[in-house]
Amino acid sequence: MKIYDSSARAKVDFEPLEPGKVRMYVCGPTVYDQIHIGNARTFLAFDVIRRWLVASGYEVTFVQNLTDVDDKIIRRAQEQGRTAEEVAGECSEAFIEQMRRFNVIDPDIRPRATKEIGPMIGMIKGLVEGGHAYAADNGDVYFSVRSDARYGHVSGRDVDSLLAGARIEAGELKRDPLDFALWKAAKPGEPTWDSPWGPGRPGWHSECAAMVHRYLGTPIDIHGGGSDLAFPHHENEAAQAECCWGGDFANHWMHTGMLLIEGEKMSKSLGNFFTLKEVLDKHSAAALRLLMLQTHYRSPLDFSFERLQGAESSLSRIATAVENLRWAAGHVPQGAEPGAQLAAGLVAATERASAAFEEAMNDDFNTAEALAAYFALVSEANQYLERCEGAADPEAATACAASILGAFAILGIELPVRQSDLPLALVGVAQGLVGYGGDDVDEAAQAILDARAQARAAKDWGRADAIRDELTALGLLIEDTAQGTRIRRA
RNA sequence: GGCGACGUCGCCAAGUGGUAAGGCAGAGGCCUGCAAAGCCUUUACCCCCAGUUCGAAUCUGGGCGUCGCCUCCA
Repeated sequence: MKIYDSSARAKVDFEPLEPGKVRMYVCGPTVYDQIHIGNARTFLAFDVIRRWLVASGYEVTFVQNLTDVDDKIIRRAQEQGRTAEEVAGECSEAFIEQMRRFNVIDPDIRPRATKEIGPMIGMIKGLVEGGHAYAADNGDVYFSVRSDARYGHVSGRDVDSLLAGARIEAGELKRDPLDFALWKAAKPGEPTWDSPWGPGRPGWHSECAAMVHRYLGTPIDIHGGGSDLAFPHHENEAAQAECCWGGDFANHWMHTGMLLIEGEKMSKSLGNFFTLKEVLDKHSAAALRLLMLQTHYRSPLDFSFERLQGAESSLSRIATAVENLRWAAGHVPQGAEPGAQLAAGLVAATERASAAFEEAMNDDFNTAEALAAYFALVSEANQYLERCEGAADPEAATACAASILGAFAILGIELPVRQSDLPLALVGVAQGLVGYGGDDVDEAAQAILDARAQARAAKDWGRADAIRDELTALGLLIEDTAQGTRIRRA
């Protein structure tokens, strides 16, 4: 398996530090609002990466934090006249709910920054004692970037070139413009915790470093996040961890491309965002996942509702193919002899798709190419159903359908395969339509189909269509296929 | 200004040396009583220029354009 290590700026062979086990950490959201679909894109990418690692036989420990203390939360709370704790708690629950709706698997451990203050203080203390950090007169504690010879290796920057953009904000007491806050002295109205430097709260970069160390131990195999976190967040996390505990912080860094709206980065500060909730209120999680996974995770992804609609169409096509395969497998006409050569072709196509899928996923999680392999299989399956003239090989068709479902399941995409069971209301319709007297749904369906078949045989198209219209009103379709007529959910 | 990425069919997008996957949309046709589902056909000199090479979308140089990071951001 190859992965792209954004710190090494190259695809590398992935070997876990401990054979068979993968420890990964992905920076979670700052909980001050609903997350937007840009955030969701990153979490989706790592969800799929995790699923593939698991499918490949690795034992994965996945940790994702919740940043529940931060300037933005405090500001939002003040705006709404509530406590920061209330805002963070509510947004945390909303985040978890939306991620589950998006079919993202819960992390194994989801630490909250506010519950990890002790370990953070411990780490900062270690840095101060080691000469990598210093307390200012106002109670702030800063990390001394110049004390870290490796600073810059995560994001590929050179310390001197960073100077141009660095500055000291009013009220900060840094010795060097490059330094960053590990601990922020308390200001009025803010949540605070006691520390050796007085009351205050941790800086963002310190939270993740401490949580990674506590729950996974350093170095970890994979540290992930959006590409906008590479600098300064990840750089600063790594600097602290490496100066505090020595060695590497993360063996590999992985960064996702940004989600764009009309060519521009979606972000709350630009105001051009859609929340995950509002998108999932209108579209399926499967469609949004498909849309996103049709672009490689490292590339920028241009989002639009037109594309999302297109993804819905794609899903429907694939789901229909699965339904058709299953239907054909279960409805081979009496005495029909499935063509062995055609069936062998379908089996071979299924194996080809499966192998291509695996190869693409192993090449830095190339979901776009992996999906293409299965779109190709759908096309071959449809051709098979066309050519087998009603006599499908049940085994080959079933295996093909299972392979398609399985591949999409690995990507966390639940295909909208319509249920084959028919609604009870069919009995009532049969009573009204053909005077059916029993109470069995399948019998009722058969009675309706028989009546329609009679009407069609008599070329009474009006009656045949009236019967179909009755079922359409129930959300059912009558379709005439090579294997016969069927009723299914629309 | 510094660093990085990208520019492939109407839209999206894979493909990093051997004459261009796939999805969506459009057009025509087939099947069908009509539908539905599906099948077939159909549109790419891979931003421009120059170079390396037997051969480049893929490598090198230049140009034009777009985006990201450098400040909170997934």
